[in-house]
Amino acid sequence: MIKVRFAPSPTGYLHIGGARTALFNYLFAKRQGGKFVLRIEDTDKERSTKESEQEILDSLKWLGLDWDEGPGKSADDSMYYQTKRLAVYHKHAEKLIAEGKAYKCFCTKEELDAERKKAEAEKRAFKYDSRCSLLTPEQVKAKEEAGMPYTVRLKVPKDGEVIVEDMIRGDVKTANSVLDDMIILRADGMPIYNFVVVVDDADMGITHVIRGEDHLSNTPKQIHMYKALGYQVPKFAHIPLILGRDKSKLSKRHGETAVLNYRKMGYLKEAMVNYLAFLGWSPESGKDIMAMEELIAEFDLARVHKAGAMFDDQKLQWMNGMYIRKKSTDELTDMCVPHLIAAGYITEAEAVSRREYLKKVTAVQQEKLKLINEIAGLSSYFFTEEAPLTDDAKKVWEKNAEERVKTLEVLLKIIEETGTDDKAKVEERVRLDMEAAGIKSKVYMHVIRVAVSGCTQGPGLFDVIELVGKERCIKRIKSLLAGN
RNA sequence: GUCCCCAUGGUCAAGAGGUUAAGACACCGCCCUUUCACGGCGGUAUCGGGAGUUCGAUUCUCCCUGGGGACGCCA
Repeated sequence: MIKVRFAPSPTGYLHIGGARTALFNYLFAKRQGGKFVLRIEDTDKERSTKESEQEILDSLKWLGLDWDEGPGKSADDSMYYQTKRLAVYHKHAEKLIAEGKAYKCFCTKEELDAERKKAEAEKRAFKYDSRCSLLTPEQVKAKEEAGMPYTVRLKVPKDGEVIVEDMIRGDVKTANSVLDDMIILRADGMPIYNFVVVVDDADMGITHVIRGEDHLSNTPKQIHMYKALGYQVPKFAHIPLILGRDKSKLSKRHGETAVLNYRKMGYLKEAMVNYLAFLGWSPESGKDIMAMEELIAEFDLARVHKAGAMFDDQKLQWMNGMYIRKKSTDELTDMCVPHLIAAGYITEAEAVSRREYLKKVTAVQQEKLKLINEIAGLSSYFFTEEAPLTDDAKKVWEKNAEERVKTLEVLLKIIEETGTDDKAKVEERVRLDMEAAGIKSKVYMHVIRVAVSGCTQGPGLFDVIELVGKERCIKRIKSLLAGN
């Protein structure tokens, strides 16, 4: 049984890169009929928070990346929180010490920091010299009895090499001589990532470790860990990093990286998933718009790229527009309403009482939207009494100085007589009467649009007239005529 | 600095020794159209450099260059 996991540390929100890693794990698991596990790596007690954890869970749920095992999936969650498994790690550490595969190190943080600094100044790589592994049992005992704090380090071979067999990168060889004896237990007894990740992955029966390329250089150490513990080494797949505009690892300084904020900005989860899947992977079919089900059906680690991929929100926006167009009017209205409320155009109560009207507005704007939150800006004149002319609209108004008064007079008469509810009828009369008045369509269409909406662009003109309504149309036309 | 990874248009990318080097986004035209958007058609633009291997390299090897990542008692 294939089993993969996503193992975030709850020290912040779920960012784009993490979401993409989770997605690849999810797609691989589903494609292979395996299981997707969520594990919370909270051994950094300084920075871990419950709020971060909740945000990560919410983010994954929003994207539809539900886990088969993990928090909330069984009566006993303790397996999926590392701080709840401390006893397990200690037992493993003790066993390693007893077997002579690990040892207690009494070097202090200060000593090591000083050495690291010195090495840096001398422009050479710092590597712990394993001196505490040379301590005799008596010396260790004496130091312990003296109450000296210690960390526990894993003994790593000094010669030979480790090979990471990576499903994406092939065999990656590392000389053991560049590795040092890594700390597995801190002085306060808390275990270190490189240790717990191995213990947990082994205990959970993780078969494939799919993670960002930034972990590739940790992998040789982890392989030594697996071997020391007597575990089978899983398969690894290191996926390329997501890059910012300057080609460095995507981070806050490149802009918004919190997944949940993309929802706030008006992105659809379908677009997010689709776009993220295409960062570092492409389907053999060559399709570009793919729903989750299709992604699962086609996902293949062998087709994952090696090079990092730049995050480009232009394409994401295009995709978002495509998915917005696929939404039903009801669903889209649900998504637009909060933005209209936030803009102050409607109240919570009106969101319900004026539902039909809101659906009509949404329907006529559907094909224009790239982001949900654009709904307010594009629809302002449907919710305000006045519709002052934009700069572009003023130009149109001025450009048609000859015909504008006549146009509006004809329009006013039509609306006063037929109202605005029957848009087909309004359109028919506008065409007939304008022609009779000798005004060309290029002219009256633009003038009318500017008059009733204040804008030069928007939905179909007769849709706009219908939704603005008789009363406001007349008011806006008269006000323009008066100002002229 | 040391180790590791990577290298096709502006971006995402297809490509597996012989191709007119796909496609998508973006951009520019044209068409459709009352505007915008959608859609359609067309266009601009890519194999980092140098050695090999080969009849033939974008594709294989090496070097260089460039970019990135990792070097914590963070994860």
